[in-house]
Amino acid sequence: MDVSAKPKLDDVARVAGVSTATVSRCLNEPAKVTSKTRERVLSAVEALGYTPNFGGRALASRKTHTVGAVIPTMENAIFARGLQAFQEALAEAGVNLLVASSGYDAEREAAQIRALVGRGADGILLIGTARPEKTRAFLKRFATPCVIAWSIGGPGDVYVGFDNVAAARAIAERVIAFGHRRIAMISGITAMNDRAAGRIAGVRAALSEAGLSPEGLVVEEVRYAFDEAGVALHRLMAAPEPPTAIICGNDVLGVGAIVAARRRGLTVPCDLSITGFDDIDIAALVEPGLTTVHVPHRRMGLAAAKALLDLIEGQPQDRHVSIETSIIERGSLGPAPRSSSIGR
Amino acid sequence: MDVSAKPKLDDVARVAGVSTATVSRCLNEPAKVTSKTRERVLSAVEALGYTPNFGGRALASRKTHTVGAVIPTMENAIFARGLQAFQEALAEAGVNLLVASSGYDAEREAAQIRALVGRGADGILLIGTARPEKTRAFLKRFATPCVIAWSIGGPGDVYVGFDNVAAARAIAERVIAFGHRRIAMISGITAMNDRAAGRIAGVRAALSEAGLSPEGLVVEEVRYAFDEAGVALHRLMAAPEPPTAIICGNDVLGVGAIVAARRRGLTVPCDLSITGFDDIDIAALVEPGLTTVHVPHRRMGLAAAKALLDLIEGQPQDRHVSIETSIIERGSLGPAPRSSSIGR
DNA sequence: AAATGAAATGTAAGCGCTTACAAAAAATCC
DNA sequence: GGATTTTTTGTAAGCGCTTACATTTCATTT
Repeated sequence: MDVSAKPKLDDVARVAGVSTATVSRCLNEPAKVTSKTRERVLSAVEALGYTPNFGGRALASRKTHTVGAVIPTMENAIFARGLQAFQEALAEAGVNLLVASSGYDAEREAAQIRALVGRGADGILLIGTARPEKTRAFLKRFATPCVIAWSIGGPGDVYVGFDNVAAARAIAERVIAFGHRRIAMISGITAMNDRAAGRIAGVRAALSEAGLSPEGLVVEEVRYAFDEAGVALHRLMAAPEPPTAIICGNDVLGVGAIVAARRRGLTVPCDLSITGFDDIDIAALVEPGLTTVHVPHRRMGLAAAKALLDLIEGQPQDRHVSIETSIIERGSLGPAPRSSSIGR
Repeated sequence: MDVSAKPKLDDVARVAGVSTATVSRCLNEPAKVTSKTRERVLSAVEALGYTPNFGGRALASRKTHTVGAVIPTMENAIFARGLQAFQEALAEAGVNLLVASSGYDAEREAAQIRALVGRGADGILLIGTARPEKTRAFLKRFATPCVIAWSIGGPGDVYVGFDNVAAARAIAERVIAFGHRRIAMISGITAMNDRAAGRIAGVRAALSEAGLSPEGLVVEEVRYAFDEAGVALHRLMAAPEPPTAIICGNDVLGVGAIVAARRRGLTVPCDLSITGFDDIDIAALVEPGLTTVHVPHRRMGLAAAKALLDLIEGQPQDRHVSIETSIIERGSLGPAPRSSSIGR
């Protein structure tokens, strides 16, 4: 026997002295096989170091026990915690996870979805709702089970998310309550990102409600990166009437802004208040701690996994899961300074 | 035509009025097909929304255009940058990446490797060298192309890594040069982690070389998490003769230690010096900046991808790539305090 | 002990694709 | 123009596995 060749089902069958069907059953539905033959087969499997070939199995059974997730980016920790929980819950159910990233690009997202479907993903996790009709149509056409996370989806969608508008509005209200009137935003890029857009809308809504002009809100759109936040902060503070509070679209931007403010000689929150969104690890590590919106990413990831698995099984379920967020006060948000001459 | 069913190669062939072989060639080796028929085929593909079935393809071609990576953890950023680069380089070559995590557990690593091989991964990336003989044997037996990263492997291995011992020794020498004599370490858990073990060995070597007792080095082994570093720091500083410098096994521990020190009322580096390892994002964000070993993760990831792809193609290549590290001074390492009464 | 039914096992037909080989068509040469 | 080479396309045999169905085995009943 050629030891270097991968053993196949046939080989196992021959060694165990049974048919291929029996070996297959032994591996997939052990109950349908006598304990005696099962033993023989399993020891043959062990002896040969047999590992079933995924392609063959997928082809024959039309099941891959694999789901895919297309996330915008792996570059920072935004999606890490939620995805980790998602993966853990899937693993529990014996399902594998394939992760792909789109770079916030609609074409790439579509391509990745196609690839995942081609790989036979039994279901797919997508982030947010912003995608072209074409992509939606593709998903619908092949009836691919699909769960949307991180956002509240439409009535036709299955989603496990949170209300970005309401959460942003809540933290903006908090900022306003601290007496801030000149408020600016450092946001993620809103193209193909409904979360970023929703958070801006939420802040505008809070301003409007407080009798402040929502159009007056200066928004810097940048990539989610520490240094980009710094550049944006410098631009904002160079204005003739710089803001006294900056609401950041997420914690990467928030932490970047805090660091940049400090390097600019500003004291947070005395001179300038800064808030974030997500409550990832580093929000608690910077000095001062970042006041932010806590998103229970793990809970969301677990719920998303459950929803997707149920959907694949065709079981009845909650098609709409809304996750509550909360505000964590850490110190980067404080009262508006009396004099507003800073930065002039 | 049933629109809900996934179109197959046959369907495309029928619509385009050619044979299945032509369609297949069109997709895989477009050069071998007239531009005229290629056009016809591609428009049929487009019209049907055809996506090749991965299982079928893998089965027939015995190639999956997929490689796997088993990394110890996805929970923190340690492997993120390198893996991202690895993935990008693979994508360039049209190869997909499957990521699995082992949680620093030998059994889980072995299981993940088997799963990846079963899925037909054309090759595998592993982190470090610490694994049982059984796992090695499995890899060797099925001649799975395999590259080791993050460490210097054995002569029989193909690796793209750096010398953890030398790098740790270098930064320890730097610490000693600053006058520190009471030095402690907060290390990752060394079981199944040759990088962590190597870094301790490097520090011991530097101590020894400087005429200090390597056995005297107090090492706290903890998981790579911010708060674990804090707990370890408190334990270290509670000793009758607390260290004046703490060398941390990586930046997660280093940053955690800086934050914990600050919360303990210690000024870094005046009261206590702290160093890290890796040079990830947050090392530059904490106050003071973390003095650390810079590891060119991206370069390592790219080189690892190249090595693995070459290995899969069977091309001659560098089997041993050694990546140079350097020390980045940021401020968390300073001269040893004159009086050493701190913490007593 | 023969008849009956249930449980265990075997047989063989694909799953959707690639690819060696054969056949046909087009391009080149004398 | 026919012979030869080159390029393009088609035919058909698997790749390794699952599973419907057929067959065998074995326990149970009469």
